[in-house]
Amino acid sequence: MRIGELSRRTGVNERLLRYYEQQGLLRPDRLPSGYRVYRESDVVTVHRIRALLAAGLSTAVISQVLPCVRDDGERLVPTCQDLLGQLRRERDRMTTAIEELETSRSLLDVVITAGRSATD
DNA sequence: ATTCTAACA
DNA sequence: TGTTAGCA
Repeated sequence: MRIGELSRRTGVNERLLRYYEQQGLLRPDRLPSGYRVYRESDVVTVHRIRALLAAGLSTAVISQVLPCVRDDGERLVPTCQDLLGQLRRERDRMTTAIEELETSRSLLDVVITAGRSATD
């Protein structure tokens, strides 16, 4: 199928589908015309990409994760050696980001509180 | 009619 | 990301 059909079947617009390819998430074949040709499995792949993106992973990480997951019907199961370690590192990165945001929020609360007592 | 690349009020 | 231009 070409990009138009994949777009319709996944709900992801063509612009984004081309972007995913640039990020190494999709590798469609090309017709002599230059048109991208996607395989049936790409419909599933696009949905996986959406799921992984929603999980907060970067496209760089996803490009490594995609070829290393098996679909047991409902969940994505890691199949490669180092993948699990990589995912744990990503989780740690998220934890750090959350902690930094919490710090920023506390700092902001101080400002907000000061502003309230000054203007009220 | 569709897709492609490149680029920008 | 949208959108448009100019092709094939």
